Amino acid sequence: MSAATTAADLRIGDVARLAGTTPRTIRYYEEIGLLPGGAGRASGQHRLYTEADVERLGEVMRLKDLLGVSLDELGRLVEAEEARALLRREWHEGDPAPERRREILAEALGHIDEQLALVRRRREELESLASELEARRRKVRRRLTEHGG
Amino acid sequence: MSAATTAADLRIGDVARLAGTTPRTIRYYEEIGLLPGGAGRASGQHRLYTEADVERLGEVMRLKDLLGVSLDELGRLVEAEEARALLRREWHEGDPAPERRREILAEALGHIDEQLALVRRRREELESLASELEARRRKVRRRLTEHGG
DNA sequence: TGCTAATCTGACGTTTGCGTAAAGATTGAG
DNA sequence: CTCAATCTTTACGCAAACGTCAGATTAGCA
Repeated sequence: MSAATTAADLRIGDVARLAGTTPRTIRYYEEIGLLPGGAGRASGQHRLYTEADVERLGEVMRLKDLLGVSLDELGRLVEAEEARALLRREWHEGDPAPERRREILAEALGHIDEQLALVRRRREELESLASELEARRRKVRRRLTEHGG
Repeated sequence: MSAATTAADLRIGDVARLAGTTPRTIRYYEEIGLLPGGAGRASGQHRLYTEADVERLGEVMRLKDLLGVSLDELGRLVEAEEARALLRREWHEGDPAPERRREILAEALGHIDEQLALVRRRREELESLASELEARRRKVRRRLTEHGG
């Protein structure tokens, strides 16, 4: 195991650049509990991240942008990620009881469904807005070609 | 002309209720130039609106919500409405020159295209997000039924 | 070991988008 | 004309989401 894709070899500046944001934002998200604060870390130590953290941050930013929710609401929405991370950890350190697995998976499923509902509603609203705009566009174009020719 | 759909018979409270917002918001939008400030009106006089104003406010709020843009950007985006209102006014008070009509219509078309581009991009981003979430949902469900089943 | 760049914590500053309160004016009904 | 409801302007308040600055600390490297 040398080419580690899960190695903790990124620092906050790297993560910020990769995700297209700033260190301050990452610390802020950690502060409000939106991102996990690198469990074992003495005060003053540098924060260390993995590429999985970069992806997670990306997802968070994507959801924030596309759904337009507050960071507070977003916190509850992305608990699905927590569940997945939790699952992987427990899986890694000895096998979890089957009931436990079911529990975690079911929770993740619930959160995913919540996200899906929001995403689908937004998509539909955007679709109807798009068709209304297209109709208006046609009307204007007709008036342009008919009259102004 | 009695059943007027274009009569200026609404006050700020009515507009707010109809559009699902507050008087304060309407005044604020007017203050920052996002909504036109009822042209001829002495300081202290009550603001008067038409149903067209209600619809315009609705559009503004819709775009703000669905596109997630700042009120500043939104201001530039909805100049199309200005153009349409301008056109109707000039049309109403004597006929505008054909060149003038073309000019106004062309401007409106440009703004509509701008809005459409933004709306379509967002819709596509939401579509891909939706399919990613659906894929993840299927994966989780499979693991639930296979193992814990 | 010493240097330099990056990071840490803490705290205050900024912008956006309104909410809210005060004091007086306007409207429309009766 | 009176009165209640609504509106007017002015101004301060506030939460969210970071930006920014300072001073100390840490990490990596020669």
